[in-house]
Amino acid sequence: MVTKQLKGTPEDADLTRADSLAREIFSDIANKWALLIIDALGERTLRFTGLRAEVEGISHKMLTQNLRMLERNGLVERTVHPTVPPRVEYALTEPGRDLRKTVHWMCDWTHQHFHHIEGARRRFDG
Amino acid sequence: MVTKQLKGTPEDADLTRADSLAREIFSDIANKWALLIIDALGERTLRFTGLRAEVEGISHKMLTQNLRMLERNGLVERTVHPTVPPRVEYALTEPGRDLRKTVHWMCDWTHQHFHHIEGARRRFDG
DNA sequence: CGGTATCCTGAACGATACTG
DNA sequence: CAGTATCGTTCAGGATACCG
Repeated sequence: MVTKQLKGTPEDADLTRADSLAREIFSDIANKWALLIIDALGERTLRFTGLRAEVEGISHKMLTQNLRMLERNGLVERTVHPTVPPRVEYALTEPGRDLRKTVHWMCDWTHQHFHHIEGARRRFDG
Repeated sequence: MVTKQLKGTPEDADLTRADSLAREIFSDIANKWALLIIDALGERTLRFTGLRAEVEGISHKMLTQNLRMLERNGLVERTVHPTVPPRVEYALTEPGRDLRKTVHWMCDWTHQHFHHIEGARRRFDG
């Protein structure tokens, strides 16, 4: 679980470390842009500009920031072709593709409960 | 899919509406606090204060805000007992519990790829 | 083309105080 | 106890400009 912090007895040292790392990764990944980027990449290899076109509404800055973060966490692989002008390609790693399934489950969930959500909103707003 | 916007021919009107709603819901839910709250609630019914204790590090304000949002989207049910002092209970709805599975998949994913991630980070940071 | 750096604005957030 | 409101700060994030 991510929510609960274990108490720090020496024996738990590894567990707490794992736990806090899990929490850290969770905070990294559980954000709109990161998940949209992962979804957009899919099985393809995309260049920076192409990727930006795929992720509706993302800014240059947010894209670079999130790509660095995803690369750091080993979700995205970045390949630089030292040509002029430079050609940089992004693709999901195996764990990245794996996580992408989760994103899809979230999308499925949205569509599945579409009416429930619409109804709840109408009731709440009115 | 959530990333791509359909072009607005009249026939697609419902689809684009559904799509933009999906995107909206996605933006609502794909955030750290919302997911942590959903995870923390689990199968239980919790009161405001209890819930706050469960979600490590969340502020009073963030908790209320996110709870309102989750209620609005029909993920959380809020029950007020008109006593003094008031007793307000929160629980996941069926769609909410359903989405919670997704959160767990994300957690599982984290643990599964733990070493990969740690390695990637070391390589990236050094 | 892709990336970094700088600046600037508005939103997110925390702290605090007040109400039923 | 739970919730709203207000204020002040911090920080995310957009715009712009410049480098490889």
